[in-house]
Amino acid sequence: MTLTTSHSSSAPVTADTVSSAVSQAIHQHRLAPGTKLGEDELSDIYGVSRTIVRTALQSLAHQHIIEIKRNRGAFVAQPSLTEAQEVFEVRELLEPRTARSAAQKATANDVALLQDHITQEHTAIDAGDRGRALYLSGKFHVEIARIAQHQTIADMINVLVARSSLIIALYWRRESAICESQAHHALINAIGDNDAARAEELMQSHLVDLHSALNLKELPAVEQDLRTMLLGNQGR
Amino acid sequence: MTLTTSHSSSAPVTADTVSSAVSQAIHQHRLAPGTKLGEDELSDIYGVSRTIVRTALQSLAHQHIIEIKRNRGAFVAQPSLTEAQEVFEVRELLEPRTARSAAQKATANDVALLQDHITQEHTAIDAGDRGRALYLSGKFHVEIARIAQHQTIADMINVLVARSSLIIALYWRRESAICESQAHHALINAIGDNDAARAEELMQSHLVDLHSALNLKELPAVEQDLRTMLLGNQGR
DNA sequence: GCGCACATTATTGTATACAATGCTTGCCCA
DNA sequence: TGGGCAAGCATTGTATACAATAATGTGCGC
Repeated sequence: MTLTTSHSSSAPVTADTVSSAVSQAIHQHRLAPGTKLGEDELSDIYGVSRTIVRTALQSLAHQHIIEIKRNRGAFVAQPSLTEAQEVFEVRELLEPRTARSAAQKATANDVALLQDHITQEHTAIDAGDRGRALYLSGKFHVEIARIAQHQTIADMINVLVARSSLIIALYWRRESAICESQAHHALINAIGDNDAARAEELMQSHLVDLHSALNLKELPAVEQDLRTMLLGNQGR
Repeated sequence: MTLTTSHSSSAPVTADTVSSAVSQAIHQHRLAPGTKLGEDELSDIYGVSRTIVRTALQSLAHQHIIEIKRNRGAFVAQPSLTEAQEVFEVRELLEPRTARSAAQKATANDVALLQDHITQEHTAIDAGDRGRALYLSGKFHVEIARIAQHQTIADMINVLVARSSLIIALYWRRESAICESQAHHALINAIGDNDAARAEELMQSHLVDLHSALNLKELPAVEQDLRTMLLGNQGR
């Protein structure tokens, strides 16, 4: 729920600084869907004028991570059921082929980077930092697109992953366990072996798994609002 | 090359107004890749402050339609060879399936709308308004995504189509004829018949056709710059 | 005449002031 | 007591003023 200023360094605070800080906070579930992002509040936190903050917010709105309601302000997005379905459908269209391509192009160095990624993920889990683990597991997918050397898809997946994080915040089923790192591990192996077909298939089933771990049957908007109101940004 | 203010109506000019006006001008090849978009210039044209113009430009930059160089200004984007390849690869991943879905869901009314689209396209061609014809043929693809009732994909295709327009401006081969409307006509028929498999296949080959009508072998950035400089926005 | 340094100018980046909108609160009246 | 209306307040939208940067032009020295 807090927006840490994190690194103190003397680098000038740009719109991108603010934008990625907020994005990361949302991604890590430190900001719940529906939370109001006041402009004055943000400019205080980051020590810049509202001009910069507004630029950052517009950028996030373009990624569907927040929603800007005219004369009302910016709020962390609350993806609808339909939108949630759509996001995963698009991911299922883009990512398997991308994983295939990554498997074809991956170098030993790339694989090492992915391994490192998983390691960090485990570290975060052990430290009980569930938010950071979620963030890293998302970045894993972006990293694969980078290995596939496809900037356009990488950008798209970056956004889709962030949106997925919001979807998970809203629709994740309590019952379903987090068996993610297994799937990621299998993917690394396939990519390391340059086994394109297997990588594609694994990514496909991984996404289907994720998709089915969501409760996308109902949970109307009203109830969402009520819940966030009652639990005050940190429930769930 | 000119940015017409078009409709005079008394509606207030918002960032979206400016954004879509510029977007449409680019889409119609009235603004060539590389053209500088000065902030003062635009605020004069549309009678709003630079604040609004900047918001509009940021929006266009997010869509990769223009490029904002820090302290230098905004320029109509010049997609690289790699980017051009990537854009069409993504379209080939997204659009065939979307066409399939559209064929499954299309109503008689939808088909009529598509027909109307084609008619307008022909009218534009007959009137010699090549720019408008290009614009309409792009919107045709967006319309199919709308029929498929997939907002997320529709948004993506909208952007990809605009980027494609820039790619066409830079890489279109003089030799290749414009046999587009035939492909679109065939697609309408498949969709009207609710023939999902055929629609998917037709869209696939249509995109491959488009892709192969581009000269994506070479044509280095330097030459592009020089050319636009020397020919002043209307060559090619 | 050529090239480099410096002054000038034009344009973008940022902050702030003001306007407009919507929300809240408290009052009035039924 | 409860609903509705109005005034005040908080917040966002827009315009403008100022600062910083890059582009341009000028003059000097070689």
